[in-house]
Amino acid sequence: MKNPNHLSKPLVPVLVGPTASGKTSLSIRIAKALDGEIVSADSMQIYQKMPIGTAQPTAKEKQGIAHHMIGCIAPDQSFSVADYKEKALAVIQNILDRRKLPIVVGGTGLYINALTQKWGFPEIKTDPEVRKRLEKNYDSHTPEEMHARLQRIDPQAAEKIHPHNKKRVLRALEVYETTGKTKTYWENQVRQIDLPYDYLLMGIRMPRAQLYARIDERVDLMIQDGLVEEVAALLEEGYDPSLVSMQALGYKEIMPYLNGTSTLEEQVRILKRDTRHFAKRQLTWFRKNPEIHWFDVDETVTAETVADHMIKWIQKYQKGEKNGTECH
RNA sequence: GCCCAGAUAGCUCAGUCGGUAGAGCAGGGGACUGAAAAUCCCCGUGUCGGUGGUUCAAUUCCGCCUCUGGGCA
Repeated sequence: MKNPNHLSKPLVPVLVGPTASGKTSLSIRIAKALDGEIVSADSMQIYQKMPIGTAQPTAKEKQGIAHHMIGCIAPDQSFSVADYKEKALAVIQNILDRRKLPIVVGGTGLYINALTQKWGFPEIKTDPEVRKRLEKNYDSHTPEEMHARLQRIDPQAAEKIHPHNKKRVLRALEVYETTGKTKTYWENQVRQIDLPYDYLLMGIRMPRAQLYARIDERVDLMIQDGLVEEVAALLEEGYDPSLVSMQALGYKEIMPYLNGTSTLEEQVRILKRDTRHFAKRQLTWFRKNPEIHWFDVDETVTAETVADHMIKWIQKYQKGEKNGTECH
């Protein structure tokens, strides 16, 4: 055997797919069948007070299945992939210790990677002072000048980052300013952290037109369910529109309506469009991951059928594991 | 029925003083390690409504036809 330890690791199913592809209901079916608990991998469902816009599963939808990493951070609290990995790893371990099956479900590609790659996140505290200073600095220079500066410091990172990508350029500079080492250095440094589990990546795939129709439908439902009121309540509570949580789909789009600078109809149109664009970006992200096993869904296939396929697939690997079959 | 204005990319429209055309939006592809539902990059051939005529050459000028707006009856 290439890797004897590998055989003793528990198997964690990971379900991915674009927004509105039906991950939630599928995951709950799977959890019920396999005595599982859900670990969300979603950068926006993590926030509190935003259940409608981020499409958090309702108590009724959950059907008694335990869900984690949902609604646990205040909208004005800072949160990052590093925080996510740390917390999610602890949650997964806890579920395993209780002899239950953790099922990771989500659409945030970066978070999925954090849980399936050997990425480590060294102690690099985000210094708000440094970030503020760099941001000021950025605005008084051209993007090209700032990129040239990064080029001098960390040529490898500069090569990967487009000069106009302000966030990326600033982050790379920030890493150097706060630690004295480059971003590239850190990434090479912490690549070898082993995961305490094996994972099985499953993706939901459906015809683009169908996905887009589902997105439109879902946005209309969110409005019906009170998205506008949810956004208004957050603003009334004093949450600043510039907060990361407020950049979520549904919030930044509804605000112009609440300000009176646009109509609801127009903002709903924009929200649908932005959500389609987002789904496309998610697809790009997942498509390049060769480890994902895709399950095709269309109008003729029921959720029950797909869930059954996935459950069988997981069981096959659980058995296979005992026989030493290779999986991730 | 008459008059006027349109008819060009999926949509809204620009344009060619006659040499077969381009923006926005929509859409598509891609990047991604501490803000990731964010941020950023790339991609525009379509009987220029139909048909006759003028011309070396018509989507562009002229005639007729069809359709769509608006006006007058």
